[in-house]
Amino acid sequence: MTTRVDAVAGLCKALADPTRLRILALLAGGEVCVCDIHEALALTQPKVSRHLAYLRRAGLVTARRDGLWMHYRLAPGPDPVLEELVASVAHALTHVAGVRNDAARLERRTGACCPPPPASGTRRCCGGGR
Amino acid sequence: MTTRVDAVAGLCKALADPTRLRILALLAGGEVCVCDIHEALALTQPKVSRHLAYLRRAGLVTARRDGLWMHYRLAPGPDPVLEELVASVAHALTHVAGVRNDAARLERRTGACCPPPPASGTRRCCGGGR
DNA sequence: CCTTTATATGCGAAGATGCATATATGCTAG
DNA sequence: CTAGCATATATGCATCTTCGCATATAAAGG
Repeated sequence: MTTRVDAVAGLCKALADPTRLRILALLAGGEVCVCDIHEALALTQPKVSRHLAYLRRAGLVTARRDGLWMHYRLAPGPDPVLEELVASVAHALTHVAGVRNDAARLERRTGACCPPPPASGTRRCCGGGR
Repeated sequence: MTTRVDAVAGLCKALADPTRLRILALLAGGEVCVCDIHEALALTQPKVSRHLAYLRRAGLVTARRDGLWMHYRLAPGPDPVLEELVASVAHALTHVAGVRNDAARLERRTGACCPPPPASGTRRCCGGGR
């Protein structure tokens, strides 16, 4: 209940960038390493790294080092309200064509280890919707 | 399905400001005129006007002129995905103490014409939560 | 120790945006 | 017609963000 308006605004700010949203959508499927993000999104490595650093500072993701690779995953929300919000955004992104392509490219690389099957089209997710 | 990542990012950007979030939360209760927003949020009028203009440009709200007063309300989403997202944010804001105070001040001014009764505290909204 | 691969960061420039002023427009009243 | 108020818009300043390039750190292996 100590959620503050500024916190919500700050979260939105962190989400207010296409690159970060695409990264977030990828991470919603589970832990992913930087190189895979870099490849799946077809972005330069420094760009990806930079946005990951931003998300880390914002407390949205956490990093885990595994030898050469750095794996990122969504951080457990410090605040249920904010966590719920992130989940909503992540869900909304599953409806975005570009993001699905990203996910598909990731699966092709990692061998579809983490994300659930696509189930072409007929996702009955957001209830009645509209 | 033509939702684009940029559109989502743009929406987040529009929401990435405490003032706009507070306005949004107020408008979630129904149509409100500028002067009431200005009073309820205890903000200078130009500031409110500017942010309303921002929200209008972003397509989040629509304006209706009624003599002297300008009434703003949430715009029907051009995109169900984005609309759902806005609803999620608006809902999250109901958990924020400061926003509740804003709403209370608005009710005191308008005589609680639009928003539903407060039902002190025990809103069973987001399921289990936490 | 040196090389390779992966990741992170400094730096400078360009662009966008927020805020707070000040100015213009439209309406109402006397 | 003029005065006064409320709303909306334009300007200036400061800040922030992003991006590309190059470079620095970290780890693994020969």
